[in-house]
Amino acid sequence: MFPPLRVEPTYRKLSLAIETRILERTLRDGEPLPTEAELSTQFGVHRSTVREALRELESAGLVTRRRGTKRLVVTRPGAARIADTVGRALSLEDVTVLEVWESLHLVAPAAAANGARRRTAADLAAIEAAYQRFTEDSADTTRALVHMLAFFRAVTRTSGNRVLMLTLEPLLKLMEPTLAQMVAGVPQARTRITTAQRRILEALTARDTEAARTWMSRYLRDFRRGYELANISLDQRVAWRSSSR
Amino acid sequence: MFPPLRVEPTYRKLSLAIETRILERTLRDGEPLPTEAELSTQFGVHRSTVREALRELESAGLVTRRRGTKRLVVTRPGAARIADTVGRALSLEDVTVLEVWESLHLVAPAAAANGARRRTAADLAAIEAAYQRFTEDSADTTRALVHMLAFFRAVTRTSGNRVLMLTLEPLLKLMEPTLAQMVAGVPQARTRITTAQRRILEALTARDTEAARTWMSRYLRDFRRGYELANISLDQRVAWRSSSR
DNA sequence: TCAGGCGGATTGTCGGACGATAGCGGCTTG
DNA sequence: CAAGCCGCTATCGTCCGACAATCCGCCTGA
Repeated sequence: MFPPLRVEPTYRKLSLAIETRILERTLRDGEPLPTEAELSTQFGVHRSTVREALRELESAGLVTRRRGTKRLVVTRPGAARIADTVGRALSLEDVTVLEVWESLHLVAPAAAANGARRRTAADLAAIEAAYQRFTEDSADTTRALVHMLAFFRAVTRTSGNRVLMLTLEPLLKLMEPTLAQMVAGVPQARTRITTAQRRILEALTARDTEAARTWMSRYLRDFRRGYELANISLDQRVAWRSSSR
Repeated sequence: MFPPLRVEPTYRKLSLAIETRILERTLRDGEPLPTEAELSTQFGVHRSTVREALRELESAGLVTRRRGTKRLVVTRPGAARIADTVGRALSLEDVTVLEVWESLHLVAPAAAANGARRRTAADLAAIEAAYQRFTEDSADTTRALVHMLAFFRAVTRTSGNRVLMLTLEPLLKLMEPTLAQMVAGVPQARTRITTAQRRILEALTARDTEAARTWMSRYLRDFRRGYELANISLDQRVAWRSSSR
């Protein structure tokens, strides 16, 4: 009995070959890819085939085209790209708002606690900036949301853990629509958010691990309470609109 | 001043159109995609263009080809696909083993605690099966690893939170190589793993939230200790080999 | 030295072709 | 009548070649 041998089509072999070069840093971040014609002669395949391989890499976020430019350059798939992929997957799994909230409630307080230990002055400045922007510019729901998310990101960044940041991003994106609904529908939400954010900021400033954890946790619990007040069901599936990018 | 208008190439418009259909469930999981020729006439574009769009969707995991089959079928990007994407990204970010361990140490105990509340008999059976397999078949490091990861997945599944499962997967994949090194290099590792797994299982059986959290936490701390014993640096970057798929 | 213009290089899309093979239906055989 | 074999056709994988749009770099002139 022989194992079923897989014959990968050429375009996949190609994209894999290039991907490998990127992962092993032979092709480095920011470097331009060879032109299609060049790849085509180097690999000895037709340009159409090369282009199919390039589409795979492009979709994976390993190569991108800078705005208004022609050449593809090697890139690392950033948080936005990951959020896109994960968000789409979760949405297709019919994941509920509750599940996302739970995960956020699990990650963010721990990240804050971690951050209370490691935070630098620069971290604090970033958080404070986000906090300030929220207090000053939260009349418009959309903008308020932007600043809220920025606050989350800034706090998570203090943990110095990029895995957490990458993990957080899709959760925030998925919460965004219902969160906006909540902020728009609950009059006292803004005040409570401001308070919680200030407390978190203070805890981080004081390097108070437990306070940071507690206040972040309360902050998130407040979201949940706001959902109830605004009559938003936690059992609804998360929404996802494919970003054009 | 006008906003810089971006003209998306046809292949992107195409893939976006199809993606939208999939996300809105007009095209459902398992359904075969129309043939390339059909798409080509429906959209009024050349087949090459269609194929480029299909490569994007394929790379995103939204369509796949079942082994030895011709037609593409609509699929949901599963945990493996996500793990692949996230793992690649994290590896390119030069994320360290420490960061991954930290994240795991943050997610898994909470998942276990959650699971202690919700676990069903079937959940327990699955965990026990993984536990059994580890005790009986851990001589070979590779197989031991498989069973360890299965244990993690089974425990996380009890939380009933698919976001956690999706989050966990890349972390496990990234830990795997160093974990294997550790298990192979530390003689007493297997015993300690067995003990911890049994304690976790017991805690879940007893619906003891705190015990589940604690033991999972200890379990993971033990990993870290094992790393030290085996002289594995936590500051090394995680490895990633692109899976062929 | 810098602005502007010109030509070549590169991408996006197209028309078409052809071999390989998966899938299907019909035919044969027990 | 069921099961298995066989050949046809549809569909995919890859290729050839072409052409317009446009980005980029170079060259020229003020």
